[in-house]
Amino acid sequence: MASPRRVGAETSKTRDHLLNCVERLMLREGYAAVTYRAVAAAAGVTSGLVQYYFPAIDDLFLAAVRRRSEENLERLRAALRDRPEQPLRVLWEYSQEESTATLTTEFLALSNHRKSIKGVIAEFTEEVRQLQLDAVRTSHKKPTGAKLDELPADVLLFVITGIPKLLRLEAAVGVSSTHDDVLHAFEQYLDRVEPPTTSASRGPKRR
Amino acid sequence: MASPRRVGAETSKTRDHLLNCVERLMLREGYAAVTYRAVAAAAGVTSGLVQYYFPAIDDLFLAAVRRRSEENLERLRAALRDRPEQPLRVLWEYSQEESTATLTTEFLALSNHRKSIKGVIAEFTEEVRQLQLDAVRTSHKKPTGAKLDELPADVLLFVITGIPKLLRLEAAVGVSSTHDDVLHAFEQYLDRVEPPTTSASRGPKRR
DNA sequence: GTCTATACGGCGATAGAC
DNA sequence: GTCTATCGCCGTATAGAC
Repeated sequence: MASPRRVGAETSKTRDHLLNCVERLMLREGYAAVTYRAVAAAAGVTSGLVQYYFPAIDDLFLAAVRRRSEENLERLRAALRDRPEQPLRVLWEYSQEESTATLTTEFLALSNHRKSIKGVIAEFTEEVRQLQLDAVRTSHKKPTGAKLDELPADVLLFVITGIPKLLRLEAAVGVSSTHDDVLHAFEQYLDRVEPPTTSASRGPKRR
Repeated sequence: MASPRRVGAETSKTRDHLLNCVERLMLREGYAAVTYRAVAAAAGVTSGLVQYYFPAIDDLFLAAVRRRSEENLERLRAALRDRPEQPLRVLWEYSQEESTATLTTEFLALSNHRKSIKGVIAEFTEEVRQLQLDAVRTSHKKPTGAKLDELPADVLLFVITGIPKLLRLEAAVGVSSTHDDVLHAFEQYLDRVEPPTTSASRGPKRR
């Protein structure tokens, strides 16, 4: 019953190197540019070797999605741990980050009609959502009278993480009108609800 | 200087038929399934004929995007004209519609790394935005004390049209947690700001 | 366990026959 | 206006060398 096809070990150093090349290719030229031959050329190996580690092209994408998703999840966990008093600000910034966004968008597009990838994306999206929900709910007890404040915690979460994603999506196709106003409005809200603590105990990350 | 390549007339009935088949294919199987051979098979012609009307595959996608975008724009104009007293509700519903959403998402994914399509999408997105901005600005004079009401008109617009798009995007990958709450919250807001006029002069569209 | 070589059919694209 | 032939690249499969 078992297929005789042999597959490279997941611990292989070569395998990891290949995945790095895949990410670089996707960022620079999009997922459509990720072919066995292109990855092989970028990594300096033969295309047969790429197939040895990833028998089907979907296996390659799947491995890339999983690796990146796990890293994102861990980064989110760390950020929430580091700044427990500013969960909204953490989520706002997390949803704006490059690695969270560009690759995620690319993966999303990819998953549009590739069922295997769809499932993994959904799984991690739900996990992130639950983690974020917990963070928002524990901090959502103290209304400050600000505009968005009366929204239920899960709705506020959806908005505060969704808007940055939309901004990025539009920016990716070259649309930018009203973006400045949107950014400014939400940052004002964050300033009111979670003051940046400019002088006090801990300094906020400067850019 | 001119290319000697011959291309079918834009008024051709065959051409229009081909575009219909392209849309059906995209909706059912995604843009990746749109190949010369697949379109030809669906339309009952040879693949060479498809290439006669659309020399490059991007020409095919471009024509499909343009046709659909123009139709969407016209539908939005009509809806704003028909219900000038409920612009937010019109935009909310417009952003939820199937034809506005599924195909748009597909086109967006497509445009991710196909420059020619990117430009057209951006152009139409901006045009829609301006149209919507005008509609919201004229109606945004009467604050009702509702949560989102103090937001600047363009920010409110971004949120009210963006949230439905995000919901669809997530739904497409199988994520649905908190969606009900989000929908409910925004519909409550709309009810407050633009009452459905259940009894009065004109009946709201029932579903 | 790693990796190479080779073959197959489907793809976008082009040139040109009918 | 319609269609064929052909090209090079793609994903995939397999057999086998180190």
